[in-house]
Formats: sequence, structure tokens, C-alpha cells
Amino acid sequence: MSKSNNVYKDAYNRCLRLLDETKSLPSEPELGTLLGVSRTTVRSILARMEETGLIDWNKRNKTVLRAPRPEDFFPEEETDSLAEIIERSFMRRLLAGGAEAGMQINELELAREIGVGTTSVREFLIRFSRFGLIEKRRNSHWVLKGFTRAFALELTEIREMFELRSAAAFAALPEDSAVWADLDRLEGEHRQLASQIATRFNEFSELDERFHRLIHRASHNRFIVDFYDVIAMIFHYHYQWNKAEERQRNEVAVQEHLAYIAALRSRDPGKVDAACRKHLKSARQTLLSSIPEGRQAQPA
Amino acid sequence: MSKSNNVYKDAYNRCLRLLDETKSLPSEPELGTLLGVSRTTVRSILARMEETGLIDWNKRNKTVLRAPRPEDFFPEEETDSLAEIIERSFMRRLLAGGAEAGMQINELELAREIGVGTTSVREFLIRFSRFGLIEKRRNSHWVLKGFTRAFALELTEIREMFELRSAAAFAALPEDSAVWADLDRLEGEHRQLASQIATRFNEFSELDERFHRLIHRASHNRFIVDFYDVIAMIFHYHYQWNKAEERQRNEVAVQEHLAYIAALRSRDPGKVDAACRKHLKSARQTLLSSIPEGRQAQPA
DNA sequence: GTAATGTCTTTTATCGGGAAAAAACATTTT
DNA sequence: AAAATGTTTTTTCCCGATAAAAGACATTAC
Repeated sequence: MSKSNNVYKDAYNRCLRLLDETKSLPSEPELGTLLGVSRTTVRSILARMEETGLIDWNKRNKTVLRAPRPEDFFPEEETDSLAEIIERSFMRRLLAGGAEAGMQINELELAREIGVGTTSVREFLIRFSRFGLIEKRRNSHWVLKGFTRAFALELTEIREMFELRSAAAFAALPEDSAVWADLDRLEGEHRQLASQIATRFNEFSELDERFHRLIHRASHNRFIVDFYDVIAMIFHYHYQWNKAEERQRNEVAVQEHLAYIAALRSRDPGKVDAACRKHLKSARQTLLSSIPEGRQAQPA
Repeated sequence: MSKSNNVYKDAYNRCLRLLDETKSLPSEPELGTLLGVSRTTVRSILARMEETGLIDWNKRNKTVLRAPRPEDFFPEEETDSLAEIIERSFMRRLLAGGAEAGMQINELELAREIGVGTTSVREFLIRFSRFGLIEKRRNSHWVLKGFTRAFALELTEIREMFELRSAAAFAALPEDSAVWADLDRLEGEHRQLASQIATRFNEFSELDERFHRLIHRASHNRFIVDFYDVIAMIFHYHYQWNKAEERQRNEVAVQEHLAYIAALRSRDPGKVDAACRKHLKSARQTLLSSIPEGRQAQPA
């Protein structure tokens, strides 16, 4: 086996959901852009949908014959890319404790344990290294630096530097910039979430990411924009790891975001700076509080 | 052929240079740390040195029999790691012009052209992507973002942010910190270079890197320290690319460094900030002046 | 003649294998 | 017994091969 067809399976599942909405599917290129895959994959999907009697396919005609049933879908776990599988496995080990700083990482062992080739693990580790949690010894193994307090402080230091600058740039954007409409939309979503916070608090993290990415984009600096990947990754796993007080934390954060948005719209640099600082400070606190005091980096 | 023995060859060459200095070689583990390789490699080296009559090797006894001759050395080009070879090839193409922004990068073609496997090229591209010059399209090719004016501006923006902060942290370091001795040593080297600038101006770039890395380390932030890799890479190739006015540029830079060092030693935040700003401004000018106006990023 | 479909080619993603290099273990030397 | 050498095992690095997916070209439909 050289390559899984997860791209096809994932696109197939997403295509199934489209069937509910229409009586006939659009052209192949159109479907391709819609699903984010090539025509080759689209045609495989259509072929299978015809086989399973979901659609009638004749050239331009793709008539929906019946609604998709649960058993039509490919299992969720078959739709993940190898990179996602490896990342999850790796992060589970990392956060599951017993992953002390200084510990060495074995490509072969990881590959065997996850059940993938060494090449994929190597590529993952190289990609992952930019998050600052692991480090390569030349011609030798990787070393785990650990998800320590020091790491969190270094991460948030950069985050604050970057976001304060981005927020200032955002506020200075001209009235007719498209970002203001984006901000309006995000504000609406925040208000909605705020009003239903009791039940929907777990939807915050996704909204959080979109909000901060919008702000960072205003920097027009690829290094700042890219750095948000590091933050997003850490917060993503951090949210899964630390569920304590989640509802309350998110409720506070939503309010801070709303104040932050208001400050941005005021375009007053002083207000923007203050609102941004306040929110980032509590974000830092949240992150820090989830790191056990004991877990300290070993002196090299 | 699955793996070149460049580690061995490079270590062998470096070991040859040791022969000039002593009458007998130290123990295997000691040689290993000295050369930065494992005992396995050390033993291969010793075996060959015995074969070629350079040493007499009997257990702990490694007597030097003769001085190494030029033909004892492995050719330079055989001592480079694949990663270095690929990087050089890639950068040559990138800087040789004709590498317009938006152009797509073909792994297979690159691999064939350089004469290496695709895996190595892929790994290189992944590692290289953090420099912000290329970007991956999911399940598809890489896109060249180009060495444009925008890139240089974004790079220097971050650099200035990071270095101002590092310099401030540096100046705040306690008297008994080891960095002051490092700074003294660097100052000495700067003075030496300054006095012989007419002939040794091309040695500046190496000194420059060491100086700035020392400052960045004072930040105690891995993201700041790691970011210097991006700067170092760009300046490394930039220096090779743009030789115009090299002597004069370096002469100015050495003087700026000396002023910067004096400011650091004064520990006056205002002076440090001013000296740092001044130097970074001229560094930015130098970089920008080497980028042809015409080379602009295409709108996506 | 534009945009779709049909067909063929190229490229990417991933694996297994094998040599180089590191690391671990066993034995000897001082 | 500490540190070296001798030997064996494991891991890293890199290639070639192959299925999945993308992309290019040819043909047909509107």
C-alpha cells in the first residue's frame, strides 16, 4: 500500500452532504472547486455515486436519485490525512504525561507504533519542528523540549508583540477596507454565541481562531500571519487538554473579544492597545494555569 | 546507492588537519566528541588512516607516521550533506533570475535536475518553507513567493522588532553574566577587522552573524533565536549575490557594530535603542538596494 | 467558441529496503 | 572500577517503486 485514498473518501463524504440540498449536481470542474479536489477525484466520486444508486450520471446530467443514508458515508477515521493521524498520535503522547523535556524521539519507534512509514514520520517531525517543541540533533535523534512553562511564556511573548502590532495596523485600515465587513460578521457571531453561551461554549475556540487570524492578517506580514499557526496548534490541543472552567473562561473571552472589537472600531490607538493587552493577558493566564508547576525543563 | 558517506569524509578531512598538530591521536571517544561524530565513524577514519600509512594504529596507540598530503584529503564536494547540496542548487536557481513569483515548483523535476531522490527534495522544501519564500498547495505543488521587496520588508520588520527587544534584554543582563566576556571578544575581533578592512572585508559576514546571534540569545526566547536562521540564510545568499560596494558597506557596518557594542556596554536603554536602530536601518537599506525594483510579486 | 466531458500523462504521497552512522552491549586494558 | 577497545544492534538517511491525485490534452456538446 503506497498511498491512502483519504482525499477521495473525505471529498466523497462532503459531496454526499450536497445531495441533500439539490436535485442535480453541477459540472465536474465546478464540483472540483467546491470540494477542493481535482476533476480526477470528482469523477471517482461520481462513478461511485452512480454505482451505489445515489445518482444517475450521464455526461452533463447528474440527477440525484435518493438521499444519502448513514451507511453511504465512509468512516470518519478513513478520511484523515496521514499527517493528521501522526500529529494526533504524537500530541497524545506528548500531553499524556511521561513526556519529560530532554527525552529523545525515535522516528522508527514512532512509525511502528502509529503504523506508518518512517518517511511520513520524518516529514511530520520536520514540519512540526517550527513549533519549537522539538529539536534535531544533527545526524541523530530528535529531542523533546517539552510543553513547559518556559515554552508558554516564550510563545505568548511573541504573540503579544505580534498581535499588538497587528491590532494597531488593523485600526489604521481605511474605512472602505473589506475587513470592517468581516469584523461586523464576526461581531454578530460573537453576540449570538454570547447569548447562548450556556450550551454553545465549546464553539468558542473555532471562533477565537478566526477572530485572531483576521487581526493578524492586517499586519500584512507573512511571518506574523504564519506564527499564528503555532498559537493555533497549541491552543487547539490545550483546549482539549484542559477542560476545567471551560464555560466560564470562554464566557469571559467572548466579552473581551467584544470589547476588543469595539476598540478596533473606535480606531483609537490607545483603546485598541488597552483592549488587546487585556485580552492577551487573560489568554496567557489561561494557558499558564493549565501547565503543571512541576513540569520544568531539565537543565541541559 | 542509499546514503552518501559524507559525514565520514568530512570528519576524515578534519581529522587529517589534527595530524599536523600532534604526534599521536587521543582515544576513540575523545576523537568522536572532537569531530562531532560517533565512534563508529571514528573507527572508519582510523582504519583508513592506517591503510594509507598515515598512522600506526594498535589499540590505544595511534602514532602519527607522516604529515598528510593534499591527495590524502577527500574532495571538498564529497563532504557536503545532501541538504546543503540541494539548498545551494535551489538558491542558485532562485537568485539566478527567471524565478518569478507565482511560479510553481516541481519536486520531481528539481530532484532529477540535482540528481537526488524525491524524498530529499521534499524534506528540503518542507524545511525551507519556514523562510517564507515558498508555500505548499495542499495535495499539490509548491508555489514560489519570490525574493521580492515585500519579502525583504516583512523580514526586516520582524528582525527589527526582535533585535530591539533582544538588545534591551542584553543591556539589562547582570554584570557577572558570561555574555560580557563574549562581547569583549567580539569587540576585539571587530577592531582587528576594522584595522585591516581593506584586505579582510569579506570576513565580515561571518562576524556579523556571530554578533547578532549573541544579541538575540539574550532574549531567551526560542522563537526569536530561531528566527535568526531566516535572517542568516537570506543574508548569506544576499552577500554572495550582491558584491557591489561590498568593502564600503562592510566598513560602515563594522563601525556601526562598534558603536552598538559601546551602547550595550553603557547599559543605557536609550543609547542601545538608538545604536541598534541605526544599524538595522542601514542593514535594511543594503538588503533593499540589492532587490531590483522590477521584481514584484504578482497579484494572486 | 466556450465550457463541458473523455482520455492520457505527470506529479505527489507513501512505503519498503539497504547502506551509513549512531548507539548499545560486551570485553579488555590500565 | 573507570575508561578504553571490540562487537552487535538499532536508527537515520536516502533511494526507487507504486497507487492516488492532479494536471494536460483531445474531443464533444451546447
